[in-house]
Amino acid sequence: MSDQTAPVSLEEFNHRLAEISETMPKRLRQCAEFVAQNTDRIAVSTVAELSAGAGVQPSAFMRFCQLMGFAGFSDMQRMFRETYAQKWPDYATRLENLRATGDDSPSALLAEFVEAGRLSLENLATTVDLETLETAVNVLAAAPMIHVVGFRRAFPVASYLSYAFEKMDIAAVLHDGVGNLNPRHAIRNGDVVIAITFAPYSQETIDLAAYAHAKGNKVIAISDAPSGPMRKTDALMLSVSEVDVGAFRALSATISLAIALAVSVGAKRDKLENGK
Amino acid sequence: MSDQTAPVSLEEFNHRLAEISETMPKRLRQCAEFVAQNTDRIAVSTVAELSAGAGVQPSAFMRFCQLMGFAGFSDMQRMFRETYAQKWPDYATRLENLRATGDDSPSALLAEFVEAGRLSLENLATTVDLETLETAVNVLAAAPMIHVVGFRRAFPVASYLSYAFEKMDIAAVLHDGVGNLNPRHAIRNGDVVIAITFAPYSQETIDLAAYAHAKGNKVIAISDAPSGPMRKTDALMLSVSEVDVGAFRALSATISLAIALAVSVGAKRDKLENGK
DNA sequence: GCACGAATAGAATATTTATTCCATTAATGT
DNA sequence: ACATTAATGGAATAAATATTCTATTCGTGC
Repeated sequence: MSDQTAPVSLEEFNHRLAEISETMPKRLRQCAEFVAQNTDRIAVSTVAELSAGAGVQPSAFMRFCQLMGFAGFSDMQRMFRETYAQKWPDYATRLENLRATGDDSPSALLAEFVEAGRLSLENLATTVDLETLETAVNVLAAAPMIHVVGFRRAFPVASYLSYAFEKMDIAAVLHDGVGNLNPRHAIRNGDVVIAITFAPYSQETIDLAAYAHAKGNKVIAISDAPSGPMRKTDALMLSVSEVDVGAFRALSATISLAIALAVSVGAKRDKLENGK
Repeated sequence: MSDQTAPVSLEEFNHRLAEISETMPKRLRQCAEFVAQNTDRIAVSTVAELSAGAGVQPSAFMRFCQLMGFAGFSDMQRMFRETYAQKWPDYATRLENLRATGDDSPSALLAEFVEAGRLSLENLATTVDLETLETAVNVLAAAPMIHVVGFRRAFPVASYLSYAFEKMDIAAVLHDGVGNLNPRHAIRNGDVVIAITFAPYSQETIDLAAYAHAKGNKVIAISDAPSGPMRKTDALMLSVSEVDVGAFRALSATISLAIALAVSVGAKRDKLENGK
């Protein structure tokens, strides 16, 4: 059997995994991928659980372990159990450790952003206007084309929305301002605009929303306060408040809202099509 | 049998342990003491190992588990394994239920994304490699120019990083692929590349990273598994695993890591300048 | 010192979990 | 298209591990 010396550390393990996963047959590669993504579970799971997670038979997982250079699963698991102790502390403890390392050290900052993100998410869950969200989904599901606009801080959200729509084969355009071409005339009857902007609100976004509104198109706004300048465009307003860390925000809540919106639209469209 | 409700969290467990260990007979107290000191080993050890560690017979350890309110050792171990694994297995079944009941209402989906985001953030806090993060910050703080690249799902992260750098007056270029211009020759000596990519890894990102590496530039990778294709570029690897909701991810953890990285670099630069 | 109940050790058993084996299927080269 | 080899799935087997049971020991009150 391939008794290359078995990896004895996580680094060696990962290295070897990367090295050979290229040349593995299908099922074995499934194992490799699942393991790469769930390395932490190896220490506490059974072959049955892991192989199920990877979508293969236990025997396939077994062969994977051997290809990695171990005698079998137990042998591989032993390695992970030995290095387990360090990763053990739970979230609360770990966060404290991160914070304790000094004020503007990277880890302290990360801790802040993680905590801010969690708070923002909790806040989102309790404050979001479900009725508006539902309406927005219906409107978007019926739209022949969706236009997404958002600049500066809102741009990542806009681009992720566009990515999600594309992945679900939904017609959507990202108005990204490249070359200042401003293709506003691409907005046709019935199209819907998703405008994303936060204080200080960027003029281009407001302008596009206003333009669409004037033409009689529906506008959905994602913003940080229900009373922003989007008010005038009569938009369906989805407001999200993010917790700041200094001058920056982590966008966790906004992106979560956006992706939930997109996936809901996809689900709704499926339903409409199958219903016909 | 003593069927007090079994502890379901670490806090409850510790509480109960403190409560009853006073009144235990000798051997059982040995168990209690050993467990208090080695709580982290419970998830990855056998009764035989633990009882040997405590200096008692397996059957004694068994009785200890029952006194703690569990049905047996396996039952107790399950609790520890679950809290360690971040309840991710739990989460997978929950998603299946969601799909089974056909509940893809916007509010249910949003709730899922919020929950997934929270889990991802917690996971980030407990798994991030602080040493690598610190090194990455130092490398970036010293770079004359930072190149950021990331496509498709990684693009929102890349663009947010660029936004943050710009806001802090740090020289950075976003390689966004507009017009397929591919300005790889803008990478000069000493410049650093931040490459962001997730499975399925996009070739353009890998290529740019490889190009930079070949030229002798340092590469920092943000990816979803420590073994991806970036391994070959000798990159400083920051790996983040996000919890999926169906085929989508909320990016909460990745964006949080990215922004923490950017702000840390900004802080470090300030310090360097003022130090002069 | 004796009787009684609680506590314990150790072996016996039940259960779970890993591992191997082989028939079947897919891939590869001729 | 055929032969040959590699890969796979699933059931059978082996090993490890948890759990229970019982005889024995230990401690306590009388």
